[in-house]
Amino acid sequence: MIEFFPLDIDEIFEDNESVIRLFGRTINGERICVLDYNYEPYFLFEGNKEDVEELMITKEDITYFVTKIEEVKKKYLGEESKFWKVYVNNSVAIRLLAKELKNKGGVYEYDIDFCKRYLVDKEIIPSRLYKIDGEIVKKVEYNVDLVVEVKNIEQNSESFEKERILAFDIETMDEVILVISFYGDDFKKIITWKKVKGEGIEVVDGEEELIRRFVEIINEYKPDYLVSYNGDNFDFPFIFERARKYRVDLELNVDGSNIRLNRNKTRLIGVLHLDLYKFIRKNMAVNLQTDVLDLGSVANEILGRGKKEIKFEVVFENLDDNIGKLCDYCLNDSEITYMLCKSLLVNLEELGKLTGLSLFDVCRASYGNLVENYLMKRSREFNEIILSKSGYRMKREKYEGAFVMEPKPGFYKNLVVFDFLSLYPSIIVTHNIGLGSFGKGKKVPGLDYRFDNKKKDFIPLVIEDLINRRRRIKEIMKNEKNKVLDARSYALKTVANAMYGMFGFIGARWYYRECGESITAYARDYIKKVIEEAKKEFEVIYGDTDSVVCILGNKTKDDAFKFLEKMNKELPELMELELEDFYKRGIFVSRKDGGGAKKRYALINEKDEIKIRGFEAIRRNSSEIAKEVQKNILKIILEEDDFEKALEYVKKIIKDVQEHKIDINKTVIKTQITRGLDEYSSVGPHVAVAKKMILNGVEVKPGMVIRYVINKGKGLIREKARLLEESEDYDEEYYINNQIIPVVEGIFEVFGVDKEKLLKEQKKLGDF
DNA sequence: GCGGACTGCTTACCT
DNA sequence: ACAGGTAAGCAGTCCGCG
Repeated sequence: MIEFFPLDIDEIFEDNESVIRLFGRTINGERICVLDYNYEPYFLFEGNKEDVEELMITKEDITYFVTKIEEVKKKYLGEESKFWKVYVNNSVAIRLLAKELKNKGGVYEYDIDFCKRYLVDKEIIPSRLYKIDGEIVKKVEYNVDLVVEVKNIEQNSESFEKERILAFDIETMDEVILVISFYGDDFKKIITWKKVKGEGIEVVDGEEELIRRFVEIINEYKPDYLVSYNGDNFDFPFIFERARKYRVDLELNVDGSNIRLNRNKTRLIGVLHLDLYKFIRKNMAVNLQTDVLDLGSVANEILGRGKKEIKFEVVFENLDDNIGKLCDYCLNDSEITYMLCKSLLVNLEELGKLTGLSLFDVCRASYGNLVENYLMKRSREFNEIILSKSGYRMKREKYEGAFVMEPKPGFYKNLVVFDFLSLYPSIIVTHNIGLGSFGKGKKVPGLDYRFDNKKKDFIPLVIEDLINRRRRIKEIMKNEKNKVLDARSYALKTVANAMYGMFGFIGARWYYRECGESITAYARDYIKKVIEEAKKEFEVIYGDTDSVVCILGNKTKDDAFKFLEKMNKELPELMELELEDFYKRGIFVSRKDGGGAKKRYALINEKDEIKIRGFEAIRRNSSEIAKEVQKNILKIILEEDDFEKALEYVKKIIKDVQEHKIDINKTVIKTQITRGLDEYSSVGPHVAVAKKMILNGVEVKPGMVIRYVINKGKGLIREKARLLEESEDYDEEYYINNQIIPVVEGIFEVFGVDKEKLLKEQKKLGDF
């Protein structure tokens, strides 16, 4: 008997049969590969047995056929009935044979990745401990300590903790790799082929040798996790390209084979390549302050420490003298990546344990992947059929979303904000919104849909479980903070919150527009009711989706708590309104075209913390100078309640802009390119600049942020837009009239300083 | 051919 | 490729004027 932690899984074919391989580490720290020859591929069929029995296809000399048929009872959307479990000779046969049966009855569970299928059926969660019985076999080509042919696999509960981590980074110039560095547990390494003296720097003969060493070091170190920052799209494709030039084999797979380059992910068999940039971008970014996701900014925010910066132009100009600096820089990047991994690992692990995905997949999983995998995993215990993906062929239908109350513009004092705790998940559970309960039962407010609340449906039950688990964790954490529990709570929240979006996402297995539509209908109903009730006590200023902003007026804080208590008594058990905070002051502004502006306000609480929403001050595509001015006037107004001081401040800044005293860096406007440049039907300034960059031989890809300055000149704005590096001076009129005035006028308007008054001020200053 | 009013595209935000 | 709701800047277009 062996105890081991499976970390990675794949499938190989031996004699045309599917074999599952699990890679991981034993409890004693040995690297292990577990082979399972006994797992049989299958799909489900509802129809005549005769239609299945003789099923067979031959394609390119390979025959695909049925090996066995069993009758099973399964639930389809909560209704139990009989299905044929059709076993086939290998995993490729699943789709091929299922397709043949499509017009003869119902086919199910034919589009599930074979490895995922295995993990679900065997109830294996990567990184947990398992006991196995089996025979040790020899596989010389495998870079592992032992290979076992498994007979029986059984769950234990412990989690993998002694992971071996190795982070790496490369530095390149003119399409050549100069330096590679590694940082691991008590391990540091810098390799370069440039002549350099320095402690711990290994100098090799050339780039080819550098790549060979890269492979050797990883294979010697035997990491469980090989960590990069954007390795999928930069480091690995680069290394791959250079290795091809020298015909160097990248034998990094644990089974001795070469790694294959995939278009957008690099997978090493048996070693988990964790691309932290992917994880940050797809998962963590929404919770970060920074909107730039480069290693430095992210490390700064998450680790509280920045990274070393160097001037590449200077280094590259005189490489021989500066190669030492580049080596240092490279190692520092690996170190930061390693530290980042240490810090994020608990989140990756908790998401992995919850959803059953390997950390390789967790790193790259969208919210949709996470929630869907979680449902696939849970479907087994409910004996529910895993629905198939079909949505991509359907047309997406939009439906009505949240309610947003138009605010009354003004400057207010003594505010209180209430909001619902996990509104959408709690609605799903309370009103049993699922695919199996749809049809008859209680009517959805404002819609002609009904959901039966008698028998709890699969998805509501699963979410209820998520909510309850999270509540218990929060309860425990009231007494003591705990990193693991915190990450678990994050994972539970992330999956629960993504469930609503999944109902409306056409590509999801459990896509069901009516469910999404009903959730938002209930949400509108609830928030409107709270607003109505609140109006009886306070003046309600604003509301968005699940929150309500009120003026306390002549009421006390105690009254606010009493109102909260009263509401929670009336609300269904799982639904809960919370008192988010009290605010000393707050400002709500008008829209440019009249009426109150939704999703744009600023509040200050009693700890003097300012909360700005929607304003240019927090938008990327405004210039720093405009953002700074807006932030500062909001600060003066909210903290000191002194709009005249704010006005004086703006006048001073406008004067500075007029006199070109502003640092040109603060006039940069950053706008993202979101598609191929010829796909734009409207050419804005950022697109015009990007087009010029292409002409200069710079590669522009979707996702890239263009940084430009508006220069003096004639014509359209895009004709005056230039890259920062190509700008000598800014157009003061543009920055005053199009950047500064627009972001402050709405705020001053609240204090009765109208646009004309502001423009007059500006003219006077212009004359000056 | 020109300028103002309006429309639609685009980005980046809010919940 | 989880959802819908929203503000605002700029380009593009339409229309009247003469």
